[in-house]
Amino acid sequence: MSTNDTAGPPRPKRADAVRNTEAVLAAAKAAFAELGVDAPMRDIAARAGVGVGTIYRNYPQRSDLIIAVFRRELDATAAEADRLASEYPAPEALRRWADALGRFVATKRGFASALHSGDPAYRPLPGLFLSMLAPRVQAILDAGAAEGSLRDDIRAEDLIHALSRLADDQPADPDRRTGRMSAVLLDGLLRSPQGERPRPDASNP
Amino acid sequence: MSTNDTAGPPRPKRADAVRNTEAVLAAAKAAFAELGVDAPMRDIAARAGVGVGTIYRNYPQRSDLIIAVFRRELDATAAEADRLASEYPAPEALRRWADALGRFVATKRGFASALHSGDPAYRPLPGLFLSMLAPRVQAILDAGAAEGSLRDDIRAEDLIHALSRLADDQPADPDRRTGRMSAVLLDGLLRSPQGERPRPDASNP
DNA sequence: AACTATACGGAACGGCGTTCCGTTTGTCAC
DNA sequence: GTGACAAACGGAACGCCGTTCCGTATAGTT
Repeated sequence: MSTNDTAGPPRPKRADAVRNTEAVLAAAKAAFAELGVDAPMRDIAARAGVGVGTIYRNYPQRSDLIIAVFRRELDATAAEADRLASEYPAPEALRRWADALGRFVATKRGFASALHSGDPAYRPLPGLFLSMLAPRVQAILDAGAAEGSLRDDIRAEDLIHALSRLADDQPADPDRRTGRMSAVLLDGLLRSPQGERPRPDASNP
Repeated sequence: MSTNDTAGPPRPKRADAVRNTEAVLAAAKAAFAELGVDAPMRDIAARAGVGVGTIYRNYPQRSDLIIAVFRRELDATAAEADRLASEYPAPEALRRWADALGRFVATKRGFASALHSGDPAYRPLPGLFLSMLAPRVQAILDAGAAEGSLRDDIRAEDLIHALSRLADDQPADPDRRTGRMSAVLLDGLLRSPQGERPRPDASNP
């Protein structure tokens, strides 16, 4: 190895640029954890010992920075879906995965709000989020539908949307109440063993 | 009637002040409908033909303005809970009320986001929202629990929180998908007629 | 050592919420 | 009608923010 071990034509990146990119990433991670994903750019820049211009050069969109910070954990959450799907029957796999998603969202203050905000600064987020998670979750849903343990009229995208909304709760959440509501939602997805969901009454004027 | 037909000591309000208060309310209603509850103050002021200072004098907190605009409809939604509770068995009453809440939230762009944002500008909102709705919904839940048709371990506050989160969806929502997820959540609240919720499997390593 | 593409920092711009105060105006006493 | 005063007004001003832009500094090369 001498000059360039990945691509051919373009110049290798400057050493200071690489250092700064890493510093920004670390600073953003800290700022996001402390202040949420809408932490002020100037704050992140100061933590990284860098001007704001430097952040924007490496991460032209705010969402690029968010994605860079969380990609690793997002990948893990996605992989978890596959792992659970192979180890548990669909309903239990889904329950456990919902827990994992809940933990992810709950520790990323403001992430879910950004996800659902519609704010143009966060536009690419929902698409990426769903594209990483939905296929794996859909597989669980399909398996459950095939064996009759889960209803078959709910799409993974909508379920993930709903779960991430329910999980995005304010600070400490002492009683794990958000987890409870996610569990209730998942109960609503179950089919009883007889193959029909319970509907004790059906008044309909 | 001559000087003052409501209270004794203080001066009656000036006529222009009354006019302006009404104009601001109407302008805010229009702006909220068009731009969401975070519509710029200057925009609202301009619509009302008024300076921003005038808005802040009548509504010192942004949340005061929001409450003033939506109070009537919020009252109606709360009253609807009582009406439905007296007309339908608990599960159906709950379903119908969730629909009503969904319609309320869906037509108030940004209202639910504000409700759950944690932003200090909206701090009083959640308390008021819950204090108006929770008691009536709790009555339905209690009735359902008493007759065994609903599970008894979910509090109205948490349910309302969850429903308002699920209902807050982006623009047109062509397929009524948010309504679907709310329905799934409510299904999860049901107890089957035998008095036990279905739990087809219970793997637990 | 000189050169140049690359990257840097932070001033500058526009938009926002909110505050503040000099000015206007409704109301009442006369 | 006229004057005076409290009430209310409007919008400039302040501080915070995201984002852009460009003169300056420098890593890497020759």
